Formats: sequence, structure tokens, C-alpha cells
Amino acid sequence: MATTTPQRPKRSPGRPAKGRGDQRERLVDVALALFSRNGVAETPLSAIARRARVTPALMHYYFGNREHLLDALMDERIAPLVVKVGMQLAAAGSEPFALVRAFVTTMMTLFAENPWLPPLWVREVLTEGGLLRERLLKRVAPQIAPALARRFAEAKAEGALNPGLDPKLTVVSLIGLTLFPLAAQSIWRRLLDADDIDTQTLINHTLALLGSGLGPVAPERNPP
Amino acid sequence: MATTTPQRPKRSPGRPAKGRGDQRERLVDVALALFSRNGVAETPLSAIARRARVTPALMHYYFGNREHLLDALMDERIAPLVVKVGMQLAAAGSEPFALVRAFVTTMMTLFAENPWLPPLWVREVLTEGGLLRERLLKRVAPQIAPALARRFAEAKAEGALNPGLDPKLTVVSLIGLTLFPLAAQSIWRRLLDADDIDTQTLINHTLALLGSGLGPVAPERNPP
Amino acid sequence: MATTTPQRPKRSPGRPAKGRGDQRERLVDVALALFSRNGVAETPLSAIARRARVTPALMHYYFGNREHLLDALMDERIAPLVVKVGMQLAAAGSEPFALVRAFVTTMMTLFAENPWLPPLWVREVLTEGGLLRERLLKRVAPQIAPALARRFAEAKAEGALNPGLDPKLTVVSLIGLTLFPLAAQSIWRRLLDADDIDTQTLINHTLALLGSGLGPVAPERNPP
Amino acid sequence: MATTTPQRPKRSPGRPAKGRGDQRERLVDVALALFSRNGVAETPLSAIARRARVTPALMHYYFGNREHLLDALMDERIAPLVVKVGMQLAAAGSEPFALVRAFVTTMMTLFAENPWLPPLWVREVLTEGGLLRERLLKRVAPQIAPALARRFAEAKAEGALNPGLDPKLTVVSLIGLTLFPLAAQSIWRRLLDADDIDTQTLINHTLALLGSGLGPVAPERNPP
DNA sequence: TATGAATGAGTCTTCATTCAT
DNA sequence: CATGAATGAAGACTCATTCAT
Repeated sequence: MATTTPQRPKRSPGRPAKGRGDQRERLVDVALALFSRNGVAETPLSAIARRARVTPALMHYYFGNREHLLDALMDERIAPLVVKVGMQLAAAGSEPFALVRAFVTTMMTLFAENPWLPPLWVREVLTEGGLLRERLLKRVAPQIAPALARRFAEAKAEGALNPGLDPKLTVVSLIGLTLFPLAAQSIWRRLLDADDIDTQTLINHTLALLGSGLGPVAPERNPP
Repeated sequence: MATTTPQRPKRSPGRPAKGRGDQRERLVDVALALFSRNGVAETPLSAIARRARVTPALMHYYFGNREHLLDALMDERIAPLVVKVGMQLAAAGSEPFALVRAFVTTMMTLFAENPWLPPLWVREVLTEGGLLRERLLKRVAPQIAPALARRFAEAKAEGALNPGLDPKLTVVSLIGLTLFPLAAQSIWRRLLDADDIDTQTLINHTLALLGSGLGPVAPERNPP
Repeated sequence: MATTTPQRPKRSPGRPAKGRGDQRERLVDVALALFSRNGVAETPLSAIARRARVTPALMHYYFGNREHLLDALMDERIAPLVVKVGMQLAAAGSEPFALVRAFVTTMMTLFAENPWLPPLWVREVLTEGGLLRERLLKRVAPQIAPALARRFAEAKAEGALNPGLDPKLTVVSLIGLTLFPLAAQSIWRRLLDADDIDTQTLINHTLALLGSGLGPVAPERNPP
Repeated sequence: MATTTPQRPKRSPGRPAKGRGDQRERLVDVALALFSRNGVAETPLSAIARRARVTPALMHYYFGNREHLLDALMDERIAPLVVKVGMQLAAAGSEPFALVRAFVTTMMTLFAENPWLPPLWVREVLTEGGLLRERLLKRVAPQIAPALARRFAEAKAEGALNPGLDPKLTVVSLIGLTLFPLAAQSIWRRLLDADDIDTQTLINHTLALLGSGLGPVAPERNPP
């Protein structure tokens, strides 16, 4: 496909570089923001350039081509966050509910601090033609989800998990309960008139739901 | 001069039309499939035409333009499903858990029968720049979510709902637990090696989770 | 260019045909109106068809193709008018001012009765790429202008014409004084706030100008 | 997203720019020539590009879109000429025949120097669907014609104008006598076999006609 | 380090035209 | 008589990309 791969000013990783060259960081920031707001396919390089008050040619100067920009996004912004989450979960021990509590708290805090992430993830990773999907699957080959699934399976075997649950689907449910609400914020806040709900409320609500389900006194509502 | 809206062959509603002329239906089917798999913005009309073994000009013959194709998708395929869900929920009574059971069952069955819907919905309705979003908000102004939120609020006031939950967020969680797993199927089935899980398993799992949360005996795990 | 020339229902010239088939006349009328208002190149057949409440395919059924429609316009609507003008001028005798009076009166009356003609003529005949130009030059090979020029040349030789005038340019001036004001009506009526001026005023004004020029004292120059 | 107006290389007004970069000027020249010869609607951008040995994409690079090209034509080529005419007429004093002499001379010289102008003006400004019409009316809101009309009205009131003339129509006639002959050159030169007539002949003829009309004996009407 | 100029490839759209019915 | 279905060709416009400077 690509004959040669320019990609000139690849920051030598040791140097802090603040004086010159964080131009590139700015460009990545702008790209992230626009890709997140409007979608990757909907955002031409020229739009990013315009927003950053820069020529489209400069985008190529820094990133070589469109694909490489996406690579940069993944490598420099998304992957580190995933790694961080992985480490925080590893530190959470193996007791299922502690793990879940760590997961929910970590994810929601992460998303609250990086609001560009959930929409991007939902759009470009989750679904089949997602433009970041293969990149994520190849580079950050996610060990988090399978590891979680394994732990839930063990917990279920030990009787430490609601027996009605499927361990794998439990992981899926967890992600659905954390990623989805943050990704879809813009619609449910409008639709349900819920501008006042903050991250902490969200975390509490989610933990309450995961803790004991919907019912108020819980025990007798288990399906027989 | 040229500001009129073609949209010629508007199926006369009485005729069954199977022999000739469901060409249009075929085109909508193909569009739905490609939009769902690859995203709306990523899918040129020419790709749809190619898939349907037809010229791009024919797309314009039937739909006038790209926007009208999206309108057709919304009006003819998505909106009716939404209406159906609304009706089924209305029939479910107002007892919270019965309502939830109906919601989960209806949604998951719907999604299983129309597998193109969840990815499309997640990408093009829920996130900010989604290309179907405004269309949905304008035509099918969703009354389902607000209605559910109201019922949960009442239930909570009556003590019939886990007091740790926020009524509005409960709706969000419900959607996250039903829409997300179906939308993200293609990724978690691969990642978690879970090709064997069927719709019924999914429903049971979700209802179990909503019924009593994660814990096996549950009551004492409620956060204070 | 054209392999075969369909042109099916070419009215057999003797038959009056009122019951069926003046459909075709209607189409020509509509075409004339739209071509005149918006220009030939700017008017697609489909626009004419739409205006006439007819399918574009019918346009082809009647006229074979776009070129033939223009032929029809020329042959059936414009050429006869030109011929009529020629005959009326031939009847005007050879005295220069009588001829001019006849020309001005005939032209302005003609244009007032067929308001679609001047804009069409100006746009599509006068200038080099005009879409009716070659048609006119080939079919109605205008003998009027050369004939007039000849008569003015004779008159000048006999001392019966202002010696400062060029006979050929006199023809050009005449056309400029009659065709132009009618073709440009829509702009000067607006610009000069002159909605009240009628055809007769126009004729009188033009004859006065041609009779004695701009200057105030000209009684003896009127033809007896 | 894509509603902005590119129009990039907006010549920095100080620089003379002859060596490199007058590409844009060349494109405007070619556009003017083709629009004038064939009509605006009849001339695709690709034709202009082809003539200029350039890709159609470059047209968009310089002008953004078709509309902006027309804007450029109007602003950079036509409007300045109109302004110049206005200034020259303002300098001509208010005596009617002096004014007319100035008008005829100015217009015909202008048209002789810019032969692309008359056909363009006639086709695209004067007639109803003209593609430059609104542009002219909006930007160069023509004060020339109304001003002339006013002066003729005054002159008539003072007895300094042929009483048979209508002041407003006098303006129309003047334009008809100057614009029309130049716009229609290509046809009457061919039709009347008049390739030898030059601008000066045209001016003299027109002034003679306006001075004393068609009749042969008019010595006293010459301006002193 | 940065950019203006330029382009090829592709997308959306329009339109004249054909043809079977 | 008349039309619905279908298409090829062309036009406007966008965009990633290249390259000389």
C-alpha cells in the first residue's frame, strides 16, 4: 500500500520537548477532539488543520498520512490509557465485587477525565467497520477483558458470583454499564433532562445496581 | 429551479408487490446492511449500488439523494420498530420488574431479529455527530425513555426500587445492558471466544443481573 | 451524430387537430416560456415536463430528442414570425422613413404580442454560442436585414438619408432600438422605476428619436 | 462541517506578481472568454480548465466553487469597468448632448477594448435569468442609468431635449444603440458582410443618428 | 520547519436518452 | 399513447497526497 513511510519528526522519547515541537501534540489534540465529536470518517484532515490554524500540508509533514495519524492517536493517547486501566485492575485483588468496584470507578473516572474517549470508542472500535478497531485489536491486544472473564468464571465456580450470570457476559455487561452511559451522555442528558447528574452519582448508581440489582430488599426476587 | 424533491416511485400502499418493483426494498436492505457494518459516513452510495448490482444513478432514481435515503431508512425501517417496542412496553403494566423484564426481552428479541439495528443505533443515533440522530429525534421523538424514567421514579418513591439507584440512570443502565451487548457482539464474541452464547442466554443473564446484582446471596453487600 | 431520427407524431400539416395531439403544442408553449425565462442551457427537459404535468419520457416521445425540440421551436414558432415581419416590411414601400416606421411598429407590436421572443433572441441568437443561432442562420437565412441595408444604401446615395449614417449600421441601430428595449424590459423597468410605460409610448419615443435625434427643434424633419 | 468558503490564494494587494502566481489571473481571463463566447450556463468549469491546460480541481483551488468564480469575475473585472464609466460620465458635465457624446464614446471604446464584455452583459445581466444579474444589482447597484434618466428629464423640462422623447426610454435607447451593436457584432458582421467597420465608424454613425435622426438635412443640430 | 501550488481519484448529483410494456 | 425503470456520461466538488521551494 504505502511505498515509503515518511513520518519525520518522531519525538525522541526521552526528551521532554516543550520549546518547539509540541505543535504535534496540539495537532493530535485537535484531531482527537474532532474525531470524537464528528466521527473519524466525517473529519477530513483539512478540518483538523483549519481548527489548529495550520495548513493541511503540515499534517502530512508531521504524520505522513491519514493512517499514521490514527496510529499516533492509538499509540500515544488511547493505548496508554488502556494500559493504565489494566494496571489499576491488577492492583484490585481478585475478590469479584472489589474488582468490579475498581473497574467501575476506574472506567468512569477515566472517561470523565477524557471525555473524548467514549464516543470514539463506541464509534470506531466497537462496530465492525470501526476505523480504530483493528489498530486496537492488534496493538493493545486487550488482555483486560479476557482476564476479567476468567476471574468471574473462577468466582462463579467458587460460588462467589450470582449463579444466574454468565462470566463472559458479565464482562460485557460491565462495559455496557460504564462505557455506554458516558458515550451516550449527550443524548440521555437531553432526553431525560438530566444535566445535573455528575460522575460520582453515576458511579454510586452503577455500583448499587451491580451490588443488589433493581429490587429494594432483593433476596426473594431471584428467579426460582 | 432545481430545488424540488424527486423521490419518484413511492410504493402505492395497497399493492403487495413481490414480482416486480421491490427493487427499492432491496436497495434499502443493502443500504441498511452496509451502513450498519461500515458506518453511514464510510459508505458511499456507489458501494451500495455495487453491492446491489445496480448503477449509482438508480440510487438517485429511487431516493433522490443521500439524505432521502437516510430518511427512508428511518421512516420505513427504524421508526416502525421503535413504535412496536413502545406498544409492547405499554402492554407490560407498571410493576417495575415486570416492566424491566418486558424491556429486556423485547429489546433483545428485536435486536436478534434485526441484527443491523444495534450497531447503527449506537454509531448513528447515540453519539454526538451521528447521522441518524436528528432524524430520530425529530420524527420518532422518543417517548419511551422518559416514560420509563417516570415509572422508575414512582417506583422508587413507593419503595419498590433499590434506593441506591437513580431513576433516570436506571433507564440509561437498562439500555446499556441491552443495546450495548448486541451492538458490540462482533468484538466480544471474538475477544472472549464466545460464539456459543445465544439470545436466550443473553436474556437470562441480563435478567439475573438486574434481578439481584452480582453477589450470590446479595443482601449484605449493599453499600451503606 | 444521431443514428436514427424518431420524431413520431409529426402533425400532418393539413389537419386542424384539436381533439387529441395539441398536447404537443402545449409542450412547445411550455418549453418556449421556460427557455425564454431561464435560458435554454439552464432548462432541462425534465423541467419542461414537470411544468406541463407530463413525464420526461413523453418529451422524447413527441420530439425525439432535445435538438429536435429546438428545431420545432424554430420551425413552428420563430420562423413564421420572421416571415410575417418580412412580408409586412415588403409592403411598406421603399421610402426610408416609411420603412423605418413600419419596422419599428411591426417589431414592437410583434414583441409585445410574443413577450417570450426578445429574451430568447438576445440570448440564443445574438451571441456566438447561442443555442438557436445556427438554426436561425440556416433555416430562416435572414433576408430582412441585408434587404434593409440595401435600401438604406440606396437612400443614402439619393441623398434621402442623413449622410453621417452608415447604411449597414443603420440596420443594426434599428434592431438595437427595438429588440433591445423589449429584451431588457425586466431590468430597466425595475431600475428606472418605469412600470407605466406601454408599447405605444415605446413606439412613439423610438420614432421620435429616429425622426429627429435628441435635439429639441425638429418639426420640419417629420415625413409629410 | 463542510460549509466554509475556501477561496485560498487571495492575492496580497501590494505585490505586483508577474513572475509566478498570476495563474489565477489567467484562469479568470479564460473564464471570461469562454463565458462570453458560449454563455455562463453552457460553460462547465472543466472547459475552462481544459482551455487553460489545468485540472478542474485547480479551478476549485483558486475559486472555491462556481459561484465564487462568478463573484471574482464581477468584482475584479466587471465592477471596476462600471465604476470607470461612472467617473467618466460624471466628468462630462450636464449638457445633454455632451453627455450623450461622452456616453457613446466611453461605452464604445470600453467595449472595443474589452470585447468579452458586451455579449456577457447582454446575456447574463440584461435578460431575466441572467447568471450575473443579481450580482451586479447587489454589488454595483447601478447608479449610472437612473442618473442619466434624471438629467434627461431635467433637460426635457428646460426644452433642451426633443419633446417627443421619454427621458427614461432615452437611456434605454442609448444603451440599445451602444451595447447591442457590440454584443451582436459576430452576427451582423457576418450577415451584412461588414467586417470593415471599425470602432470609430461605429461611434460616428451612432452620434450622427442621435444628433439628428435619420433625415438628410440636419446641420444646425450639431453641438457647437 | 513549513507551505502554496497542483493533481488524481472518488463522491454526489443531474440529465438526456432508451426500452419494454 | 404513455410511462416506469434504468443507465452512461458528464458536471461540481472534496480530499488526501505530493513536491518544489
